[in-house]
Amino acid sequence: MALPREYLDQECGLARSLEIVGERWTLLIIRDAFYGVRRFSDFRDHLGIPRAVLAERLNFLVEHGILKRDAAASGRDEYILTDKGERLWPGIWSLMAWGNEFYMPERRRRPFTHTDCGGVVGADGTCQACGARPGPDDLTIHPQPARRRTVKSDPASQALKNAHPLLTPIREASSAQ
Amino acid sequence: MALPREYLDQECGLARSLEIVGERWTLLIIRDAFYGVRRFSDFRDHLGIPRAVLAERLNFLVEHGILKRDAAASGRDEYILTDKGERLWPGIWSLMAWGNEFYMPERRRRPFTHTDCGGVVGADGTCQACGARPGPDDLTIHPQPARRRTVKSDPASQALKNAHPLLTPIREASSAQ
DNA sequence: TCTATAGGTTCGGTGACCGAACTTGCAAGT
DNA sequence: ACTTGCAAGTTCGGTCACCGAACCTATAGA
Repeated sequence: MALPREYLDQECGLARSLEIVGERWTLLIIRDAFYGVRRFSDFRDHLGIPRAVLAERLNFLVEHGILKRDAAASGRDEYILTDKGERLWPGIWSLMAWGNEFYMPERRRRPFTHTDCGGVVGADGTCQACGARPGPDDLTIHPQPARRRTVKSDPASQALKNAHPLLTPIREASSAQ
Repeated sequence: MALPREYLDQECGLARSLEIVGERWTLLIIRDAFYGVRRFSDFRDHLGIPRAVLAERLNFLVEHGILKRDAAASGRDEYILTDKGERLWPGIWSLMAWGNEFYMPERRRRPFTHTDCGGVVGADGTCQACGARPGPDDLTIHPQPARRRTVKSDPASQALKNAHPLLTPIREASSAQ
C-alpha cells in the first residue's frame, strides 16, 4: 500500500500532506472529528462511508498520529484528534471556505462563531467582532439557516442541529456513558 | 463519472471542494499552475503523472472554471489559473505548511518571500517583515536551501532552481515564443 | 439462553489509475 | 511534396482501490 499512494520525487510539503490526508474520505473523516464525532458507527452513519474503507482510514490516521484511539469508559473505542491532527484545521477551513464561496448558497452554509466573544467568523477565518483568528478549540458551529426538510437521524446529524463547540464530543458524557 | 466522485448528503463546503479538487494529482496540478507551469508536457514531466490522467484532470478543471485553456502565440495551448482557481491558494498554502511542519526538515523547505518587500513569509502566511498576508500574485518561491544532488531536468524543475514569482510563466516570453 | 448492537472483516464486482504503445496535428527542414 | 520531429493527447491490458452486501465476533442486557 505504500507505493501507490505516494507522490515520488515531489520534494514539497503539499505532496507529503496529500500522501496522508489526500485520499477519498480522509478529510471528511477529520472534519467530523473536529465536529466531535468519535465513534466508528457515528462516522459511518454520518458520512455514509463503507465500513471497510472507514476501518482502513481510521487505522491509517492512528498509525500516522492524526488520531489517537482511546478506550472510553463505555468500553467502546473512540477516535480523537491529536495535536498534530488539530493542526489540519487551517487547511480544512480554507477548503471549506472555497467550496462555500463557489458552490454553496449562503443560506445553506453553517455559520461559525468565535466561542469566546460570540462574533461571527468570516471566510478568512477572522472573528468579525473582535478581529481574532480563533483556533478550532475556540469555534462553535451552528445549524444551517435554511434547514433541510429531511434531517438525517444519525447521532452526529442530530447533535449538529444545535450550536456545537468544535472538538467537544457529540455524545453527552461520552466518558461516563 | 459523476456519481462515484461525489459525496452525497454532505451539505458542506468541504465536500463540495473535494468533489472538484479532491482526486489524486489535482491539487499538485494546481500547485504547479501557481508556480507558472502552463503546458501539458511541463505538468507531465514535472509531476510524473500518466498522460491519460493529466488530460482528464486538465479537462475537468477547465470545465469547472479552475483553469482556462488559452492558445498561446506559439500555437500550443496553455492552461492558466482563473480567478476562481487562484482562490484555492489559501487551502494549498495551509496543507503545504502542515506537510512541511511534520514531514519536511527545515533545510528542504522552499522559502517564500513577499515579492513587494522581500520579507520571508511564515507558516501562517504573514510576511515576517511587514506583517501583510500576501496573495499568490505577491509571493516569490525560492529554491531549497539544501539543494538535492540530482535536480531533475524538466523545464519546471530547472526554472524553480531560481527564485520565481508565483503565477508568472516558467518559460520566458511564453506569449512570444 | 436468546437477542441486539458495536465494530469490524470478507467477498465479488466495478471503476480509477498505471505504464507503454499508438495516433493525431502542426511545423520546420530538405 | 516528403520526411522528420515533437507536443498533446488516446487507446489498451493489467492492477489496485472502492463499493455494497453479507458475514463474523465480542459484549451487554432480557
